[in-house]
Amino acid sequence: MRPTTRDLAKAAGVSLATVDRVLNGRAGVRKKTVDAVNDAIRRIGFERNQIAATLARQRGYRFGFALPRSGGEFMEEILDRIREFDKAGRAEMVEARVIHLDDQNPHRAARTLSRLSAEDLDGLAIMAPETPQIRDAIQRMRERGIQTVPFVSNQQEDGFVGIDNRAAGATAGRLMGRFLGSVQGAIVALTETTQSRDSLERRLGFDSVINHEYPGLRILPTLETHGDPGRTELVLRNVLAAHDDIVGLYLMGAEAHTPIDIARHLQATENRVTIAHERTPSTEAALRQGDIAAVIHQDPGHLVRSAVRILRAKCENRAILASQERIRIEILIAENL
Amino acid sequence: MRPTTRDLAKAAGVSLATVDRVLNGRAGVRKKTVDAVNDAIRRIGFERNQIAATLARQRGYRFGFALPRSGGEFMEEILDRIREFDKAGRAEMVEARVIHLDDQNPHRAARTLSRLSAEDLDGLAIMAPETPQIRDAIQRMRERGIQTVPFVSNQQEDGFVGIDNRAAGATAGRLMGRFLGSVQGAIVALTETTQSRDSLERRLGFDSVINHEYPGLRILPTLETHGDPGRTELVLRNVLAAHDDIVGLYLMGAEAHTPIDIARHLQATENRVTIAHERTPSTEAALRQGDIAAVIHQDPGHLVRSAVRILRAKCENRAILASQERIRIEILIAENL
DNA sequence: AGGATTTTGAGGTGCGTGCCTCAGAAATTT
DNA sequence: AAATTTCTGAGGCACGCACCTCAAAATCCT
Repeated sequence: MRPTTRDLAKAAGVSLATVDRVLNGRAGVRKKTVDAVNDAIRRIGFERNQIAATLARQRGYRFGFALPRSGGEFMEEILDRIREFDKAGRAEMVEARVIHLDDQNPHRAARTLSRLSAEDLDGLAIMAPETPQIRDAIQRMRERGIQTVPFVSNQQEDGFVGIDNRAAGATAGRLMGRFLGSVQGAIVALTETTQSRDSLERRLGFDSVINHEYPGLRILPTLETHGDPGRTELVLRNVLAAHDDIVGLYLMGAEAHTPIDIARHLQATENRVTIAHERTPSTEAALRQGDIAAVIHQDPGHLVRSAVRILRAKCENRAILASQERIRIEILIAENL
Repeated sequence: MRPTTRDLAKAAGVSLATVDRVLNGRAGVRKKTVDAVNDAIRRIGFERNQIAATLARQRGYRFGFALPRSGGEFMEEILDRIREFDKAGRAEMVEARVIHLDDQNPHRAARTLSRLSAEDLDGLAIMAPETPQIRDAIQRMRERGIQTVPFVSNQQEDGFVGIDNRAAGATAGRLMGRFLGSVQGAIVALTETTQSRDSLERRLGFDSVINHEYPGLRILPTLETHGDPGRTELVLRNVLAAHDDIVGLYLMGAEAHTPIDIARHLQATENRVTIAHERTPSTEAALRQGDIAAVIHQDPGHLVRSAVRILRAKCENRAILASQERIRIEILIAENL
């Protein structure tokens, strides 16, 4: 039988009340006594029964995902997974909800965050740009006792939930190189905005592989769509007209829907190797039809569950299983969808 | 607040005792009453609080993994994940242990299974060949009230935990074709034994892609190693001597360690495309060194956790999140390790 | 209708922990 | 030494459910 708090109290030579005070970090216990309890914990191998603990706490866990209001297909996938998790989690007394942040106005986003209280939230996974206001708001949330973890969009902290975008870019680069084989020519790189750290890092990784290992390939300057179909069509038309040796397309942004549609319409993918990011209905269909060769993906379900596990571990002051929380850079082709 | 059994009793117009009888499938309740309770469950949206239930049950969950005693590096990975899970699961009152099966003697394996009692096991994930004895033993286990799920090695049931090996073979085939580009020639396919369903299916998938879409490539008859280094070296030497146009190697078995070592020693991988299965220390090192081009992988941690989730859902008579339980066919290259 | 049988209700206990109160003990200060 | 202040112990209630007992009610059979 596993040792209980009762056993622990006996082993430490203190009462249940004191054990409770130490375990839950309440004030008013002499250091000597705290040490004695911690000693006993190690000695008898006590481990708090989380099942009983959550039941007794009355209140399970309530986690939030702070996400930009506007999102494309990939964001929809994430939202679906959050809802799915919330539904399945109710039996285990964990809830997950979405908190929309204004992605145009960091100031308002920060205010939204600062309104969150520890009363109705135990932890928050945050996808937001790194402005000073937001950084401050997050810091204050922490001080209020809300656990946080950066989500998908890179905040370069450790404990970040998401893929290493540099490695993802390198993966795309390697596939591009191998798929092209001995073919030589130019590669178009397209993204929504070069301002985002994600795009930057992907491009860095992509470049490092292509430039070092495939001297017959050269990557053109990154084109920006700003999420606008008109502009996407314009820049694609221009680049196709300007270069007659384009052999590959690298769609770096998270929202490949529009670029794929337009590229197909312009017949830009024919006889070229196209690689995109994130599995969505659009990229999946394009893979099946052979319009694109591969998709670099991060599993949204895994992202969501991982974020929750990390937040929960923080709440319970536990360690996490690092191996389980490393988000894989997945390579998808038509055959392993 | 979520409805409790008390609310359910009131809504159904019965007592707590009857609610308990219905919820836990105990005998001695009229069909009419059972229906009334189930009706009320749907009406008020009752959902059993699993936290409280497991606590009250006293005994958490005890799951087992029935695995062959002899295993290579990939099996070691799985064992590590099981141990890891067991350690982390204790706080949630779930245990996981390994039950070794004699893989040479199905009769003894069946006996091992038949000795397991529902007293000390709630569910079992089984990796075993499909012999009549074992099939019977599994059937009897089920009748004794132990939940089961086929594990990794294909038992072609639904609810099977593992990848679709035909698709995995097709994935390998597509990568082989794309990586070779316009290169033409012969491909060596190597496995431990062609008797295993896994190998068969992988070969089928591999063939279907290569034969239909890469007419310049031809796949040689599958070579068998029987797990023996000497034999591996022999068949590899022979095939290399017999054909001067070998451009690719497909290592279909789960144990790529020996084949990779020997292929490297024979310089068989140089200027050829090699694809193997399962990430292990060996295949990982070979990827980094460029000896092999890609690894088709299934995540052992995911396999273990998925098996446990499925078994648990069966124990609790719940539905599972299918999306979460589909084991992905992962493609690994040096850049996304 | 009567007895035998099946079905239901009322109530209790316990799981391991969180959280609360209050009195008494121990350490510290005056 | 007395008066504070700081720690500690004993105890109880609660969480939502499983599991148990025993008697009462409903249904069945002859």
